[in-house]
Amino acid sequence: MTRVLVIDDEVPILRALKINLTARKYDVSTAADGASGLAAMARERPDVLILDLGLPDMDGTDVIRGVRGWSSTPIIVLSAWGQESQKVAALDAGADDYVTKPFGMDELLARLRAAVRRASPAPDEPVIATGEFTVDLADKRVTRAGADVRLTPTEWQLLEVLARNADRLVTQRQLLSEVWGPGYQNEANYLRVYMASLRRKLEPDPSAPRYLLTEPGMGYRFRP
Amino acid sequence: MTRVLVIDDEVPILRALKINLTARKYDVSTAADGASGLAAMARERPDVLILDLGLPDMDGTDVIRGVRGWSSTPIIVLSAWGQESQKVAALDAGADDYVTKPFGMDELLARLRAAVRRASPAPDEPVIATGEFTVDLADKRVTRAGADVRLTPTEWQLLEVLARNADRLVTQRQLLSEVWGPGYQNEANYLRVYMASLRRKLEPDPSAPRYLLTEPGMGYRFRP
DNA sequence: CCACTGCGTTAAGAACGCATCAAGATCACG
DNA sequence: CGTGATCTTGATGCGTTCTTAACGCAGTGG
Repeated sequence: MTRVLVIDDEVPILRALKINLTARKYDVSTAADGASGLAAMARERPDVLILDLGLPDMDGTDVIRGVRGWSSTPIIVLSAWGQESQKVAALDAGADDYVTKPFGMDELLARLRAAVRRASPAPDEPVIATGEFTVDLADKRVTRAGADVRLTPTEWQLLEVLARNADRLVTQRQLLSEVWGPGYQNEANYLRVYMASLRRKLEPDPSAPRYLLTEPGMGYRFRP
Repeated sequence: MTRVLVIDDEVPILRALKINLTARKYDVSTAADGASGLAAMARERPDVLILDLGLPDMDGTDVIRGVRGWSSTPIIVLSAWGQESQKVAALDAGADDYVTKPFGMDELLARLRAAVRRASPAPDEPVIATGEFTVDLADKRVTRAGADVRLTPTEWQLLEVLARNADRLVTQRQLLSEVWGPGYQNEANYLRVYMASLRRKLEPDPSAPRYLLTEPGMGYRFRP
């Protein structure tokens, strides 16, 4: 399901968007100001961002630049009628499109479809390499000794979270919540089962892991 | 120098665009109706097309479709104020952007820059070849053993998405969303039916696919 | 020295995903 | 308006993956 993040401080617009987009099978989350919007972008990695330029705490173009610094997620800007220069600045800051308020829902939906369609050739994501194997986030592919390693979906999700946080300690709660969902934070068993499976497929000596490390009592760490 | 083709039947607009764009170092050519516009597209292969929807001889969306049939050149549409449904139709037909008349030249220039920038990441439309068949993205044609393979529209769309992401895992969500639309992301059945059909037409041994691979639980991958 | 806790390992049934087939609905075309 | 192609939808069988529970082991603290 396509995930959309809406950053807007006007409650009626937020509600209207949420209702209409949800009805069209989009997965909608919201933020009411620029700061929490940027945080939500990093946390949720939506497929599209809909951004109102008139935010209380930040200039809209700064939000765009904040996002463009690390992500090429399509951005559709909402702006009040007549603010020509603002729109131009937004587009030049890296926005993909804009819609003038008041806008028709059909138009927004069409632009949304167009933005998602254009973005589909996925942006570049890094390849993380260890002495034993490599993890290609974009291709969703793991290679070891020249050959692809077959991972099950759950195995891959787990490895992906660890790889995206390479060298950082990832807590059990975070892993469980990101791979299985927020309701599974006590099922530490799952982690053991799947870490064992990953080690069996990736570590030279699964019983003495060199790359997928356990931090007792805390969580796990991926050391490339 | 960026080449722009303007298709518009209103002389004042045509003149204004020509002057302004030329001053900005664009290489501008013009056409006054849909038919000669399509001819000019094929002949001159501009980098961007600016298209007025209100042409005397053809419906604007038909012009767009005529172009999209063989080219992914960015299209910016000009339309009169208030013609919501027309804009939506234009965007869905494959237009990249639109500007409402009367428009400010600054705005048009910003959208022009944005369109060119988006397109610049090499819209390479190569011919992708495997040991068994070749896929020509530009001609929308698949050849196997020297002969054209007849694909239905849906089959082609599916193959095209996979081919554009060659070697990359494409998730079911992405495939469903790009081929059938954002509302179909749970209809994984469609994928199975059409992948089976593609394999029947393209794979030497459809039950042991070599090029159209299944990644269980995740999606599909096209390996040229 | 012994219970307790957290981690790794294994195994088995349940649940799920995929391929395939077939038939009804719908569309495009003459 | 009829016909053939294409798309949608449901059902079936099979293999894989997930979930769950049990057990062993090491470290820790009583």
